[in-house]
Amino acid sequence: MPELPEVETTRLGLLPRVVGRSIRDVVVREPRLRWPVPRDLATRLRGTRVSAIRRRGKYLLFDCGTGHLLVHLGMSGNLTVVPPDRPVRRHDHVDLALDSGDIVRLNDPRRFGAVLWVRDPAHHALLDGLGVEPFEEAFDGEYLHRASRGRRAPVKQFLMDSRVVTGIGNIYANEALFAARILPSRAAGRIALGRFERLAREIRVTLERALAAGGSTLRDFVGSDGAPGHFQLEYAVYGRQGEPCPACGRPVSASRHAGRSTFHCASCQR
DNA sequence: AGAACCACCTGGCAGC
DNA sequence: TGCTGCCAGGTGGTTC
Repeated sequence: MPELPEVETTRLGLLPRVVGRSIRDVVVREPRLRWPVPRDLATRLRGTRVSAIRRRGKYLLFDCGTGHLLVHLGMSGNLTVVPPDRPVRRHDHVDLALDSGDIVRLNDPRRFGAVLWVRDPAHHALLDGLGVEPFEEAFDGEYLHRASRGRRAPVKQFLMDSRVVTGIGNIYANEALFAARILPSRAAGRIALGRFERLAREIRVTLERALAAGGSTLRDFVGSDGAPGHFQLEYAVYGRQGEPCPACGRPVSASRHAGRSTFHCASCQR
């Protein structure tokens, strides 16, 4: 589910309801997420005030007193703000009860998500190997060009490598490569600077458009207010095999790379 | 160092 | 209708 636009949509929705609030209680119904939810999470969080919610790649960091609550939504996670009387549903694994009465609730059917306590985000194994943010100044065609030299893997895999650039998953890699007219299977190390400059621009444009649409909802993503995104209606190629390419009208091709579905227009992308 | 593959989970859907 | 197999937005770990 969630790539950068979905995680950011979640973050922006949480901000007004959560920042400045104190955590009154924590309920962990199912600790078996990607890693076990720490047993002492409630002890750590109870009584602390959330001073900020930040995003690093696809991770959310709630700044709380002496440390940080780290949340990853995995493939199927949602964080929503619900009223205290909202009935608990299947896969509602973790609740943060706020002093406002609101509950921040994590629902994650596949349990690939994570809820962890992080003392020092600058020196945390999950965070310190991450590459640049797509909206940072350091992210540009020159950066991609430099980072890709010597890489023979397909450029699509290169874009999805979080040590290179964070936040781009399978959907937005496919869409940005179409927008930049680059073949997903092309070896990353064999792409010229000029094409990477266009790609860097198209990545930003694609992510911004998705963010403006509240992200993509294929099955189960909802923002913090429970509303789905609608960027899936604007896909040029993702999931559209056999349908006409929006640029040239020829059918969109489907293939697989590194176990992930890949979509491209054989006529527009080189 | 880089790349290929597996693992972790549930649920929805196509096909029989 | 039910069963089986396959697929899905991620990513750390292992192996070559």
